[in-house]
Amino acid sequence: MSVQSVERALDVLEALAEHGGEAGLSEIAARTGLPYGTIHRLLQTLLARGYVRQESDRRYALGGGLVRLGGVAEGMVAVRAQPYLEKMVELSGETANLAVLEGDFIVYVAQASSPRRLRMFAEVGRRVLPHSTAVGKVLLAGRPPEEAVAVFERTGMPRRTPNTITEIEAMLAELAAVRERGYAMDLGEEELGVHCMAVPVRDGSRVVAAMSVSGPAERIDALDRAELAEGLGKIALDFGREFGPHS
Amino acid sequence: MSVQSVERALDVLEALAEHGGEAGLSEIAARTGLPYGTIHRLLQTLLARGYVRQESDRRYALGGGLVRLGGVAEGMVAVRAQPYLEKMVELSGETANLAVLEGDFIVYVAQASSPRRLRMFAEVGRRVLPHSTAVGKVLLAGRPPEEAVAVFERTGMPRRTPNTITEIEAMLAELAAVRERGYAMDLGEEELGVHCMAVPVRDGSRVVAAMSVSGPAERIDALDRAELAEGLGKIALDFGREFGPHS
DNA sequence: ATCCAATTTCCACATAGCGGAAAAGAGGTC
DNA sequence: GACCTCTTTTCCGCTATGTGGAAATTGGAT
Repeated sequence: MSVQSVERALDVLEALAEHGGEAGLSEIAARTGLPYGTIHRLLQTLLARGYVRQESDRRYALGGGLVRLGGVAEGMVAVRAQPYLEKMVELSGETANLAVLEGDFIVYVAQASSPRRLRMFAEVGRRVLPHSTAVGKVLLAGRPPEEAVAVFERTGMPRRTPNTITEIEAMLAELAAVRERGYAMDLGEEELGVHCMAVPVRDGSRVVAAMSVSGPAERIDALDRAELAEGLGKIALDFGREFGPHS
Repeated sequence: MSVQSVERALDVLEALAEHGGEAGLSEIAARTGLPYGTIHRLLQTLLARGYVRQESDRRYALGGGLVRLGGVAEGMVAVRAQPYLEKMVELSGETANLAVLEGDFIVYVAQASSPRRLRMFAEVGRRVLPHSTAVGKVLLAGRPPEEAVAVFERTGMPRRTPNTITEIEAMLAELAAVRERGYAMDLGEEELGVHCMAVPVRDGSRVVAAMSVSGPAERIDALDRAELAEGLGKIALDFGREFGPHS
């Protein structure tokens, strides 16, 4: 039914990714539970094809080949997301975005625009830090806290507006709250006057992307938050099902 | 030495990517030369893990899993590139960038800034169309012409400045010239007054990324073009060797 | 309704991949 | 600088695993 060695190669790549893109053979072994010989053989194969790199200290890291495949795949995903984003626009009247975590940045991958006169400017391709956006909070809430901390330590949490959360402690509490209630808000934390609600896109239980609607503070605040969250959550859930291990 | 089924799974993914991210079983068979049964089994495995998606018309497409891996890998690559970009800055005195092709867009992945007062603004994460940039020309010159044409047909070739090349014919000639001489120029085609030289980063013979230096027209034009191209080419070559099937 | 091309399933066979264990190599320590 | 330890790499006989030709099925056209 399924090819064992391919599955294991994927396990290895995922283990590497979860380790921050770089790990030694034994760290991979610990994570995957596979025998050393097997992992080594798989890594040699991936190495020869440029999907993995070996550092001078013999550790392994994800390689350039994945960047190409990832790029093409991203285009695919953006196209698929369009109808769902449009549903969100219909539901909320505001501009909807799809974003993913790329390294330590949030990247906006696709967008559907609000029909209103005053609306968000197109930001597909824009790359922002996670701490000041709703999509960023959703994406990091979906990862183990220590990983989120690592991201914030690397990026810092620069103050973008008076509302920006700049303390790690406060942010961890915020992420816990997001996990709890299933959506995140950005109340002018990236840009004053711009509010935003984001919900997770899941592949199975893992959070792989985030979708959001954003617009002028007054309009967003006027919406029933719980109702909107439920509506958006449902759309994101459907979109998520298009991916993952689908029936 | 190398795991056959993993290699073949990679062949399948690459075939899919080269087909624009979407293809039927038989198209993949034609490209890879593998028997139908084998391809189907590999695809099922990738499908179950979310690295490939199946459309309603039973065609296969690259899936969301690759976006995540690609994102992490991109971070890795950016870090690795830094010293090489700095060498380029040292050589030219101008800001250096690393860019890759992502779908139909050029994405700037990493940058080292010129020490000069007048210099290019940071553009990591920026996404631009290929036809009006030196990096874009280098990346598309590295692909078969029909693929380049497909990209231009999808994106159009909007005029950014009076210097922008907007005709397919002219662009194909330009790409041929780039292939010939090994570097590309942008003479104010994206932004008036900004000139730029780009060279390919190769993994083996395949062009996987592009590196460039850019700055004010007068300063760039004052440099010895052949000499600069040789210097940049050498640095990009070294960087390329850090990837690919390395010794 | 019928055909044709494409995809999916099946199964006996052979071999490609497995994994335990031994060898080689890198660092660290005294 | 030699010794020890931890990690990575290589080796090899066994068999579970993946192979691929060919038959069955699907579904889109005519």
